[in-house]
Amino acid sequence: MVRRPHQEPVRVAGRGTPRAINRQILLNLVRAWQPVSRADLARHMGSRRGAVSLIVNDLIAEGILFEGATGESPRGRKPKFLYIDSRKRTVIAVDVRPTQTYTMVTSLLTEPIVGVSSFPTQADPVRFVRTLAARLRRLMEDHKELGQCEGIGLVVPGMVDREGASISFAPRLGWRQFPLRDLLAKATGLPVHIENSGRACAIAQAWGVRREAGRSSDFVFLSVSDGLGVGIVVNGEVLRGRHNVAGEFGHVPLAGEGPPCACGATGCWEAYVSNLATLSRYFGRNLSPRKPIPAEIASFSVDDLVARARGGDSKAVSALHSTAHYLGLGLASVVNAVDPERIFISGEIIAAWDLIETTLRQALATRVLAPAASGIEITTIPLPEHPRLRGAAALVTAPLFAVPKVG
Amino acid sequence: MVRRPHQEPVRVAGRGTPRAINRQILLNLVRAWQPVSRADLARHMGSRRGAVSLIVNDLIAEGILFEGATGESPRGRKPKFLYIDSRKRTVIAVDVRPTQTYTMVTSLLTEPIVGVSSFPTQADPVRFVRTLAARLRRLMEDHKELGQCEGIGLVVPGMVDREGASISFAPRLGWRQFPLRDLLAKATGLPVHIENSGRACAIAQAWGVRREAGRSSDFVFLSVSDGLGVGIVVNGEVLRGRHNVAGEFGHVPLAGEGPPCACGATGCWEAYVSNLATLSRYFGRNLSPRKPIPAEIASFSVDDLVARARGGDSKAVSALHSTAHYLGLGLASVVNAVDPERIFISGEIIAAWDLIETTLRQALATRVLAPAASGIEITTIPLPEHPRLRGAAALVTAPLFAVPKVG
DNA sequence: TGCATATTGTCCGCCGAGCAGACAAACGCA
DNA sequence: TGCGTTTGTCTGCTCGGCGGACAATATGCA
Repeated sequence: MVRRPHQEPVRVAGRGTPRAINRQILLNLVRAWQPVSRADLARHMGSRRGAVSLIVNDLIAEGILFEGATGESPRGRKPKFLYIDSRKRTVIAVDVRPTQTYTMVTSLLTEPIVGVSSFPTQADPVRFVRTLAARLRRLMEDHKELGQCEGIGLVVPGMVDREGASISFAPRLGWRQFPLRDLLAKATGLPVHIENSGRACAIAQAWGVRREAGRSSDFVFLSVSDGLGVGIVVNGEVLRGRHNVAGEFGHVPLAGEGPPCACGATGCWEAYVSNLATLSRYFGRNLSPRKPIPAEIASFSVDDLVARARGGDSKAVSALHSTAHYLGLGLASVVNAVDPERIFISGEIIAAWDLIETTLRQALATRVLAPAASGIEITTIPLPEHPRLRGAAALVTAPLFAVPKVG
Repeated sequence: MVRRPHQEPVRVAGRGTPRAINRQILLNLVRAWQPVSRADLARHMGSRRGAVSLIVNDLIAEGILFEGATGESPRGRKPKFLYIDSRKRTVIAVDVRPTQTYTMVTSLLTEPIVGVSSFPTQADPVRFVRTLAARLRRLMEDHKELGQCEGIGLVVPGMVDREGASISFAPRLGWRQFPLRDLLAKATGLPVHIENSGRACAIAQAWGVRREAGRSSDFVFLSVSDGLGVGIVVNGEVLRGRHNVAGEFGHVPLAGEGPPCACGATGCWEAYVSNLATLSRYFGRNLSPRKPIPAEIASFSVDDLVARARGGDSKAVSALHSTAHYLGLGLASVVNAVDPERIFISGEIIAAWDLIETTLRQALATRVLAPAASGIEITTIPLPEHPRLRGAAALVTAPLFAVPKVG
């Protein structure tokens, strides 16, 4: 007879489980449909108005929801509208990139409150944490009126361990095995969530879908900038894998030989489609992320390249098309692997989407297996929406809305 | 105001939800730990013996569990052991392969009851269904003593649509858009579940894990035979994707050019590692699955090849090593994509596992990104366990044990 | 043999929470 | 003003887990 059979990893349903589940479902419905009345919620949930009222009034008492103005109704009593109470509850979002680090303060719904500011990313991670913590403390001092900060979400271009405690390897930052979470949490006194940037973008996209009936639960998020971030959502959950490196297609070889990559290998997808690779093709020089970049190129951005392409510079157009071609080839592997419903793409190069979409789709079609998949829906996320910073914010907010797991 | 807001895709928790959840959890625990007492179950679930007793007694009344002999206990009252009642409840498993179709009758726990029998697979799917249905009806007639049949699980080497209603494309069978499920269901009067063979193997493996604490919830199942079946489990669920073709790595190109594949393309992974490809290398001839196979080769199997390799035939050894090499290369793509905890492999070639493991792992290590992943655990499933037929049976049984989804 | 202890399975009262329906409040419209 | 409609609340009911008591059963020891 087994007296103490391991621990109990099994999560059974208790007396309060229905309430816990419905409370989170209700929160998500308010988020998706606000402003919304209790009666509407009851209809959405296929539940009784009485049951909804009890939960709603609890949430109002806790300061999570609040009752706004009474709304309009064609006839009958007017409903009292409900909203997520995102006053006094904020989130700090941090986007660490090779040269600059960006910060933003958002509401609980990842809407910007305090705009983006930035500072140079230091190469030494310990010094970086000191600088970042000092800046965040000052940010909180300067905006005391914003109230309680729920936590810090931080995204990095690299691999994060499964516990979300430390950065295991960030090639373009040169950081290895660095316990960022606990250091930053101690320095700021706030809970910290860290994640790979591509995956965070995917989380934000999966979480942030507004009032969509058939929530897109299988998609791929591609973030093209200094590097290549890929996030994959399957069955409504991000792909993580055993070591939290699943879906890291950025360093999958696109061809046997190819340009050198920051990770040390050659021919990685990232090495073909990063901003540096695109510029490298335009300037006809073999720029490597591992070597210093000439000043005249460092001051030239993909935005400038797109401007020149629109101005008729045929070399610029061809550099963009070349990148689009490789984006399509790499995407084909992803599409074949996970068969997503749609693809989201963000990055500087998206400014030239009308120029490159056809090329990208052609390359995609040559390698995709299921013929139906070549016409897959591709949605671009414009840079002003700051997808990575929204992703960082979502790291903090998404767990607050997560429905508890059972089984 | 929205009167009828779409349908209600949201599954809220009701009064009976805790019971429904705990009932399924309990069923899974009995399956994993039987024989097991009520008190043990209560400990596993972190719940009260009273609550467990109520559920158990319900299940006994429904004939799903039964009370066996009283067990032993160091001291105190002796427990009454519980079992899944798999008497009188059977499942029919069908494995359709290019040349032969295999059938088996199993218990609710996918244990064989009536051994494997087979008949030639007809090329015309309509005639095939007629033949299969007739054989299954006779099977049920001959074994009336087995009681109620819960359903038919059928696996095919090809793509099945997301609803599980029809075969969208099975290259090696030459079937397209064939509504197999409803035809077979009407012809036999039983519920029918169909699925791709690799994915079904993965489902069986995810479902069948016995009394494992940290149930392997991220793994890859590789079935190497006439073709290549791949099934991927992520977060405890099989990867399906939008069109139910996710994880079909069999037809991902391993190299630009390569041997012809049944799917029409060239250089597919499957074309490098199928049994025919292995034999093709041994005989030094370009055998294609699209052309008739010479009689002297058709009568020669991979089992024979393995026997010759063990007998010292160096050409046989080299053919096996070559296949192992390509298996490793293709597996690297899968490992990079989904970062599994472990890999399961089945197929005729597994009989030579001691000869080929090193070669396979070396090839895997050359292309895998995370260094930790190259030492990934690989488990072989011997052919006598009939992994595909167990997969087919699991298609019927797994839903009976599935914990209801909420959210 | 008699008593303490340990373990299993059952039973009873309690309470949290969803379900059903009634009802007042609020509003438009004729 | 009266009627119909919609919203939000309230009250009783039932389901089902929680906590603890209790009988049944077995062992060990005085």
